[in-house]
Amino acid sequence: MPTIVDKEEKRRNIALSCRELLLEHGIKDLTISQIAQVAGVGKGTVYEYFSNKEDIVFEIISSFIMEHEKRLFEISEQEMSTKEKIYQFYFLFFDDDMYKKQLKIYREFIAITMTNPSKQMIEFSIECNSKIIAISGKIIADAIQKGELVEEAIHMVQPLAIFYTGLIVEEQKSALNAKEEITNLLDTLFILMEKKR
Amino acid sequence: MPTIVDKEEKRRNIALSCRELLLEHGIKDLTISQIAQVAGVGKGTVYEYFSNKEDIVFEIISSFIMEHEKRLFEISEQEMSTKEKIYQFYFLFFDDDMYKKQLKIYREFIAITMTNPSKQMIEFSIECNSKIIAISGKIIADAIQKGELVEEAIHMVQPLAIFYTGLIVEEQKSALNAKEEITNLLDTLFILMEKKR
Amino acid sequence: MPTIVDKEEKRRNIALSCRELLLEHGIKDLTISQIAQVAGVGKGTVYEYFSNKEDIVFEIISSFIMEHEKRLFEISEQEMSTKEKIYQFYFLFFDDDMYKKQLKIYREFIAITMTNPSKQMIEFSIECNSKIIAISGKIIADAIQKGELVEEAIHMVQPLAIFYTGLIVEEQKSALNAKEEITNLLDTLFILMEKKR
Amino acid sequence: MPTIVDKEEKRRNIALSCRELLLEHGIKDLTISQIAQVAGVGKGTVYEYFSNKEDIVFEIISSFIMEHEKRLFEISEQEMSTKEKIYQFYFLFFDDDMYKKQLKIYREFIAITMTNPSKQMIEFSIECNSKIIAISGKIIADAIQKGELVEEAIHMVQPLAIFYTGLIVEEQKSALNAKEEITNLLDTLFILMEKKR
DNA sequence: TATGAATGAGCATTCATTCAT
DNA sequence: AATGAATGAATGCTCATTCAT
Repeated sequence: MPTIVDKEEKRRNIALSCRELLLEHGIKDLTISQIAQVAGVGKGTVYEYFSNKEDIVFEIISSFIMEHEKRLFEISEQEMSTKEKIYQFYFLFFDDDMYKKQLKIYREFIAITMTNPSKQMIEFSIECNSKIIAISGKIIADAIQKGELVEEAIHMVQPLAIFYTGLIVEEQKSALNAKEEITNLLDTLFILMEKKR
Repeated sequence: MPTIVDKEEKRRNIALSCRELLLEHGIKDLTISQIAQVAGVGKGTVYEYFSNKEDIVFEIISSFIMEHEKRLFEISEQEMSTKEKIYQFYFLFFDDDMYKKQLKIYREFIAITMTNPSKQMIEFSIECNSKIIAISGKIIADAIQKGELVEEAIHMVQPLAIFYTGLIVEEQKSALNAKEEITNLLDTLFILMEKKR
Repeated sequence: MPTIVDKEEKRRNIALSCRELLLEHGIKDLTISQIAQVAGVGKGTVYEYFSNKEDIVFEIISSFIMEHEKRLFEISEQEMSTKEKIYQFYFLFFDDDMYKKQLKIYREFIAITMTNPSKQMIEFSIECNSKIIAISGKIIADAIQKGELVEEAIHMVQPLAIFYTGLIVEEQKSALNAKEEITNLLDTLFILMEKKR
Repeated sequence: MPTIVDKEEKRRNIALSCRELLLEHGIKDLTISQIAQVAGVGKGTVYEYFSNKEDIVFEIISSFIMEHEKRLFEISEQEMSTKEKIYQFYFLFFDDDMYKKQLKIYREFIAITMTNPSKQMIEFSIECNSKIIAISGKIIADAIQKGELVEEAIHMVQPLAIFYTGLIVEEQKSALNAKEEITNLLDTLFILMEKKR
């Protein structure tokens, strides 16, 4: 009786075993050969579980995003002021050194999506964004309900997400400091958006 | 004695003759051979006036940026309400079909800068941004002085530029409509920033 | 499971199939395309077995050297007078028309090593020399032991090898005849080195 | 009345002004543009005085050789033992740090001659050698006449020149020390060649 | 006599993907 | 199910030399 392997699990295992590899080499310099070697399988086998290189890179980045999302959610659930939550929310990617490498990969992913926009990539990218928007939207909506922010604040959720993308892109140029920019924007917005009582 | 050519002018001419070529092929698929052919010179001649492929691509994109900047400046000088100016300012790149192709090239340029951040590229990129910020900053500053906007509005100039970058990146995904996003953001900001009298 | 090939053997086969090609074109004008075509494989395949062009050229030259070395060794083992052996030993490369082409390639190799001295090349070059020295050293040592040559003769082994290199370089200028020069040197040395009884 | 320039003199001046340039860059990386610039003339002008790049490089190397030759001649004329003279003669190129750079250029010249043996180059190369042989021949001949060396010694002059070329080639590999090799060879030869009285 | 603008040939190398076994 | 051997397209850049002025 042949060993029945759980396709889904093996797929995940291969991807997981290559997280560090991706962080080290970046997307472009990651080769299928390396992946196969680190995962301890043949190159052909990789293609049994992933349709192409993009596919496996997605899987790995996806695992980063999921982690990130989880942390973001935790922030949104913590006991702290709305203001505090929002600052922490947007700081997360830039504050924690641990995420610096992941951000670098994510930035590379954005760049690739910009020049080779496969349907697959775009969908994945949209999905990532939606999650960010959902969580930050929740925080803002709560604040509005509590009467801490004016109702118009809800319209800032999507712009903030777009700003966030812009920040990821521009931050690399070192002409600006991400955390300062976030602070500047949020400080200003709070002055404008806080409900006068 | 040989004819002395105006190096600066010939450089510009070669670049100008390749604008369409760049718009058609994009940065990556533009070859030096094509450039030389279209410019009507030898490949070696191209390298007399440009140090490498990047250099000539910069020059062409630069000519796009300068035009764009000029249009932006014209908008800032027009006789119209501050609000109108700002909307037109941010619409420009997305409103006019003529700029769609240029935007595509600029997006590709951003993507390349993200993955191969040569000093040259980054500086060029920062310079482009500065110009946008300078002009939009002027519009906002005027509005504040006229008492149309609250003083905090000036802190929104840089965030708006970053938002703009984000918009250029995200717009391509077709999950959002750039003009709608701009409208949404500006509408909301104006409600928040307009001085109550 | 795919066919497992003997990497070492295939490597040798590719190199062997290109011996004539190298002799015809020389190192500089040998292209990877030609190699792949003559070897009957794709260009990429060549790079599966060799890390770069240098690598394959080494392999081929190495095969020439090994042959040469073998012949030299045979000479050293033959039944003939020490004098005869030594003359034949140094004549070999210049005497046999068959080796003319190989010498030309080897000369080109030396020239390349002189201007682009990669560690790899230098080591290979040193190794080649060592072999020559080992064999000729053996012949001389035997002659000394038999009392045919004075003891000082052993110190001539290394100088003779250096002289040999010089001869390979100078011979090409056609201002001198390699065999005559060898005869001249050896004749003189034998007069000086032969043990007076 | 137009300025009559001494063609020969201007030619020499251009060459002389580029000695340092050649020592710094080496033959291959020396460009006509650099030469023209350093000499303070136009590129076309360089070709008025030299037929090609080889030609000017010859001229410069020639000036090095002439200097070297002069030093060698001085050694041959000095008041010292024949033995001493010969050691100094062969040491000169390797002993003096000042000549290290020149030797490097000369080595490069040899390498180029080996792969692109233009008639011009070969002739020049032969000429260089002749000079060395003439001077060393003189020293040896004198010694023979004085009865210091056996008559056969005269046959070692040409071999020594070839050995010298070999040494220049091999020395670079750093597998041997030029001065040690010279000492070894000369020591041995003197034992063999000195006239027993 | 002096000049400098114009030229153009030529080649190594990588790696995702396939498919025969 | 697993594998790994084979593949091949595609492009920037240099610099000696010429010759019109």
